[in-house]
Amino acid sequence: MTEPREKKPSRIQQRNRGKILDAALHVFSQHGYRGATLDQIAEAAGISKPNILYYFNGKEDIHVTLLSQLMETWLDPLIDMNPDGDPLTELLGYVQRKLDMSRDFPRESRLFANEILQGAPRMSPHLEAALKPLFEEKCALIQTWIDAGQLAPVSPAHLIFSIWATTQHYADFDAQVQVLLDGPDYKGAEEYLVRLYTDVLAPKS
Amino acid sequence: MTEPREKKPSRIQQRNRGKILDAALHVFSQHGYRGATLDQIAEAAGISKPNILYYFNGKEDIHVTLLSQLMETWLDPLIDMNPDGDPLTELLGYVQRKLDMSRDFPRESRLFANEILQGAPRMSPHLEAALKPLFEEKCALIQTWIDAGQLAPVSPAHLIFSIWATTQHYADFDAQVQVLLDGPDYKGAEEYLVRLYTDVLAPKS
DNA sequence: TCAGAATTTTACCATTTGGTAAAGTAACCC
DNA sequence: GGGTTACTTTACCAAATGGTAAAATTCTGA
Repeated sequence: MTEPREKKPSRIQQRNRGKILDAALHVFSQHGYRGATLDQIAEAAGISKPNILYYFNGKEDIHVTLLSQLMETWLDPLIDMNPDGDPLTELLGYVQRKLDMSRDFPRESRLFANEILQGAPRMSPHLEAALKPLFEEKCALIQTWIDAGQLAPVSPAHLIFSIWATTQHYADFDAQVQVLLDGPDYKGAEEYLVRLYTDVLAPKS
Repeated sequence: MTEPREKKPSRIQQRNRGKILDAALHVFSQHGYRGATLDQIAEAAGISKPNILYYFNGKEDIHVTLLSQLMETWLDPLIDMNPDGDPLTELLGYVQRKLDMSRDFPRESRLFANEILQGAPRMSPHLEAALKPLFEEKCALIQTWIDAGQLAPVSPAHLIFSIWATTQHYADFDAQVQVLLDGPDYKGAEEYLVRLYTDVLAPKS
């Protein structure tokens, strides 16, 4: 066994693996998988390259570990959408949580965006296995709300896409937003998005 | 002068530069700047690597050329928004043109997304010089429409962001959309987005 | 305290990558 | 046709990159 993490990870293991993953998140989210180098990650983590390879089986192993961890964080806000709550409140809450994540975890958002942009080569299994069932479940839920007349009739799938797009935009396209607004404006974004989704979702007459 | 394109480009020049740029668009849009290699571009173009370096000064030169060309294409739909037209019609037309571009030029969209995602290192001058003035002009235009009571009062800047985000999503996150919808659905996207922006922009009472 | 396990460092290596020099081939113009 | 210019190929190279072997060091529990 050259694998040090078969059994219980020691204190040192946890600390160093954590440092490496944090550094890798930083580098991968900025340059994408192929653009990131182990040397960059090593320097950002303050750990030598061979030492990094003591904790992970290789570059890809680090990336995959990161993506797996990310998937959970990523799905949480959607999972939290409560079937028994008020539909409009639940959807606006989801928008709010996604926007908060863009503000608080922009690196995670960009890591994800990078992976999807490049065709999700290391993530499509996860998308199929974890995201898709949840997506379909929530689409069905939204459809029942629509059928019950509690929401205006719009395509649940495209509604979710637009929520993802509009909220993640502030993390993924931050460089552009910075240039155009001379700084971030999450307050303005929140106000606008609440308005946008309230208007389209409120049932008409 | 080792630069062959100082004067009028010959037929061969135009053809080969075109082939190289097309191949480079393909590769850069898929892997990002640092993830793309000259060998990949050479193979995709059907031109040997040294020959590519006869036409361009280096990898960065190709990338910059591509981004400059792209900027024009990219701004066109926004430029076409007519101050003298009907506000809602103009904005919905803009949404439509952007969505068409996502469908017809997904590689261009992803090239742009890659560059912004990585902090726009080679593009922020262009953003400042070309995009920002246009953005501010159109924000002002939308504001006059709002002030005239022809549109509901929403932040013009965030409105434009959301139009970008929702339309480009279908090109940039295509891999995800494919998984979740089992194929593209530009028809559904169009219908949804028209609805979304009609509802938020129509002046109330 | 001390043997064995866990961790870290040093010294490498093979491949890939952006790029160049120079010789060869094709095109053009008189 | 021949000289000049434009283009293409061949043969390289230095640096960067992912990864390894093995020695050296630090930790840990009996």
